[in-house]
Amino acid sequence: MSTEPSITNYVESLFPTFEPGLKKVLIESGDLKTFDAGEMIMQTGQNMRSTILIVEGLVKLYREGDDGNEFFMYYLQPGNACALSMICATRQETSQVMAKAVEPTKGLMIPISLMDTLMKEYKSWYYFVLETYRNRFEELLTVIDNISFKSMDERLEFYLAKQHRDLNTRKLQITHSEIANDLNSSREVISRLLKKMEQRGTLSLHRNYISYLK
Amino acid sequence: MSTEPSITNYVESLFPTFEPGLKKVLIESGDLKTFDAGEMIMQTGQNMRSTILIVEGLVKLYREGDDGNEFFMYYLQPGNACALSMICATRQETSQVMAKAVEPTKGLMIPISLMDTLMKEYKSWYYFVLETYRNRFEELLTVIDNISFKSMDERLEFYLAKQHRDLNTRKLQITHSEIANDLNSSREVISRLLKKMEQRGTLSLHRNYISYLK
DNA sequence: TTTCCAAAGTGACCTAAGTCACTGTCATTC
DNA sequence: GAATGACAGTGACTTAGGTCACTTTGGAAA
Repeated sequence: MSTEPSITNYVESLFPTFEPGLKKVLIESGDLKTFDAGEMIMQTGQNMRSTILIVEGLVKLYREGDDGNEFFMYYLQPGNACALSMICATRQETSQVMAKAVEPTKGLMIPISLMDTLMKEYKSWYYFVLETYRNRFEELLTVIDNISFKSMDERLEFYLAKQHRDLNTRKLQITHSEIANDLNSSREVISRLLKKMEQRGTLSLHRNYISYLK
Repeated sequence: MSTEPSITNYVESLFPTFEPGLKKVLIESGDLKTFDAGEMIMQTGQNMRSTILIVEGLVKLYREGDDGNEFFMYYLQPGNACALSMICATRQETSQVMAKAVEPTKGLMIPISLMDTLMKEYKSWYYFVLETYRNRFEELLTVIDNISFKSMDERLEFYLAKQHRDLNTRKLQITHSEIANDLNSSREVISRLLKKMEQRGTLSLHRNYISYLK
C-alpha cells in the first residue's frame, strides 16, 4: 500500500492556481476528514460549520422530496468545493440538499471562521468561490432545462452521458432502479427506455451494469 | 409629477446595511439605467459588462427552451441584485437566462471593473453577494422541487401563491395563457385547473385577472 | 447443487396532462 | 351598433409515463 498523500500534496496538486499564501493557510488550518462509501456528508436541515473541498472520492448531491424521493443533481469530484457548504457555512444557515459519498471520500474541511479573511486576502480564493457558484448554478439550470423541457428518454440519455463523462468510464455500474431513483421515475419505465436505446445501438445491457457505446 | 429619486436616495433606502464607503463608491460609479415594461435586460448568450442592482420596478427571470418556450424562475425586485449578472460579469461569461422588465424598471449598473475591489474592501458587499447567490440558489432548488416532485395543480397553486406574495396583491392581472407559458404547460390545462380551484373556493376567475382568496 | 434473492423483463392497465377543434364572451374601435 | 380579436370554456382524443402483478434470470451463499 502506498503512502497516504498529505494535505500539502492534495492542495498542491488539486489547487495549483491558488496563491502560495492561500495554500499555506489551507494546509495549516484545513482538516482532512474521511467518509466511507455511502456515508452522508451533508443532510437537509444540517448546520454546516465548515466549507468542504473534496480531495478524493466522489460525492453525490441530491434533493430529497417530501416523501423521501431522491432527485439527483450533480457530482462533486476532487478539486471541487461544495458551493452549498460555502453558503451555509458563511451565512450560518442550514443546508437544503443531501450530499452522500458514493466512493470512499476525503474532504478538506475549512473552518467557517476563515472564510472572511480568505475572501478578503486572496483573490484566487474569491475567484474560486465565484467559479464554484457559477458552475453549480449552471448545473442547476441544466437540471431545470431537462426536467421542464425534455421527455424521459432524452433525460435518460443525458443522464447516461453525464455518468459516462463524470465517472469517466463506459461501464456504468448502476442498476435500473438506481437510475429511476435519480431521475425520479420508476424502474419499469427506465428498463423499457433502456431496451429501446439498446435496440438503437446506443448501449448494451448487462446484469448490474450498462455498456455505454455512443 | 414628483422629483426623480437620485442614485443617492436609492442606495440609502434600499441598501442601508452597506458600509458608508461602499455606498459612496456605488453612488459615484453606478450608472442609473431605465428599462421600459417588456424590455429585455439580459438575454441568453449576452455578455454582461456590469452587475445590476434593481432599484425600481420588477424583473422576471426565466429560462428559454430550445423551441422558444419560456420557463419562469423568479422575480427580482428593488434591493435585489441579479446573481447571474454578477457571475457572468465577474467571469466574463455569457448569460444562460433571460431577464425581462415586466414593469418600467430602473437598475443601478455597476461596472465589472469594480467587482474585485468592492469584494476585497467591503465586507458588507461580499456578504450581499453571497446572500444574493444563496437566495437565488434556493429559489432554483424550490423550482426543481416543484417540477420534479409536484403535479400541475400543486405547481399552479404554488405559482399563484408566489405571485400573490411577490407582487403583493390579491388581484393577479395575468391571463391563463401567460400562466401556461410560465409553467411550460398549455392554456387549456391551466383553465381547467383554475376552474377546479375556483370550485374549491381558492380563487375567483374574471376576465384578465384572478382574485386570489386563500 | 440447490436455494435464494436482487435485478430485470413484460403485458395490462390507469391517469395526468397535452392537443385539437371548436364555441362563447367581453371590450375596443371603426 | 357591427365587427374584430383577445381571452376563456369545453368535449373528444392521444400519449407518456406511472402502477400492478406477475415471470425470468443470473450469481452468490448455503
